[in-house]
Amino acid sequence: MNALFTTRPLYEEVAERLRQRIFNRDLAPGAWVDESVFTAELGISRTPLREALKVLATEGLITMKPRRGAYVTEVSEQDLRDVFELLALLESDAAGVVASQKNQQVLARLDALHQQLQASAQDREAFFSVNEQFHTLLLQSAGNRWREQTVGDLRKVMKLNRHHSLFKTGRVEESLKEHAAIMAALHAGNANAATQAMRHHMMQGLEAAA
Amino acid sequence: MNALFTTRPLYEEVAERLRQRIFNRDLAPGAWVDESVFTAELGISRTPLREALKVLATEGLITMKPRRGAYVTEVSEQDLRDVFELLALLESDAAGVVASQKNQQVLARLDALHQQLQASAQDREAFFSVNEQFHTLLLQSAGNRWREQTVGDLRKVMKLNRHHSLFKTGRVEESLKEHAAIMAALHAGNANAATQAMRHHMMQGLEAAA
DNA sequence: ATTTTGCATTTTGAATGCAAAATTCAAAAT
DNA sequence: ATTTTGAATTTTGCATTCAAAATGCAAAAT
Repeated sequence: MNALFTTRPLYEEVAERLRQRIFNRDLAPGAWVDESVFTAELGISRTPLREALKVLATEGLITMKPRRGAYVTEVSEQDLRDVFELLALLESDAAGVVASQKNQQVLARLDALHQQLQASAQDREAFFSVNEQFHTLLLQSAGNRWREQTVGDLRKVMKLNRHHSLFKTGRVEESLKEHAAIMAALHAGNANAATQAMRHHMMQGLEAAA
Repeated sequence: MNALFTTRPLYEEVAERLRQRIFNRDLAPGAWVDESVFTAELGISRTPLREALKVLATEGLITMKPRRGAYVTEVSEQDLRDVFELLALLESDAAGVVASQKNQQVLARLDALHQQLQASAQDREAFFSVNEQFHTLLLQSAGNRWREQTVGDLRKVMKLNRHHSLFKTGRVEESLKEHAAIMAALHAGNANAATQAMRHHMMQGLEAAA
């Protein structure tokens, strides 16, 4: 039944599948994770499932109530704003770091993605994807694996309510301009400008507070 | 053996004890966590221990090698600097937030701790403790539970290498002055000044890069 | 009719057992 | 002497089993 070269531990596989189902809203926030249902569904025993649940709990995706079971974390709009605030802080700072580095190879790769972004202005899917690649590459280039880990975890929490009315839509044009401003600051090696440009970019994507 | 009303799940208890042993260097970085040894020592079975290990792994304290077992994470000096950089960023920003709030109750409590800090300038232990309380209260006052969680996790990683080679010592006088500057900015409601003062304070505590 | 009490069922928490993979160590071959 | 191979041991990964706690429901008492 299993793949022959199952290089990954089973609990990681299970954790990943649970993440997917949570992000797809197949498991809605507040939903109870019935152990017996999932073990039957995945054809595994409870042990790896419970290990996976504990991993997801420390990631913030699952809330465990002692003797009551595991529930998909419910995040309030305030939670989302709080998380986004941290993401903006961390990514803005990362932009400043990359600007200081003045690494031409990195800048070239960011330029390439920036151009791809412009090219895919019509295709919403592609735009989203390339945009994410851009942010990810910038983050990686800042060279702080702890920041990458932190941002990764926070993004997972954001994903819990992606379809929420927290983000503006249809601002492709503005977004491209903001990206251009970021690239300009990076090329100029101006850390402060890059930080500000990224902060501005991220904050623009957010709807005004309720 | 166990307390009669053991309200906490066992794996949490185990996780906490492992954290203590790691922070006490009883378990040195790189050390292998022999499951059978610990289950025997704690008088428990492998299941809760393994669950605890997975929690610690996502916290960054334990590194799990598939089919090889669990090891206490080894952090390089660069890792520590990276983590500290994030802590400085997050706590500085928190100071800015608190300054904007202009919450007199919070400021009064911070003032009280600041005075306690001055009073315990001779007692190294007390100074350390009060200083930590100050930073913790400031963080809580910023009112972003995700930041608290993140800072908490990062601080755990910092604790992995308590050998103070990274930090300057015997700068109680300077530290007090910096704290005073932070308080002044907070009282002035000047977010930018508070952020800068906190950043300066934290960076001063760090030795120059190798 | 409503509340309370006790039993049955469900579900979580922990322990044990079993199989597969990795390490170790010794013996044999080059 | 060095390397290689293979069996024995150790250790991890997962499944199963057992125990304890919580929930739900029904019956009895007020």
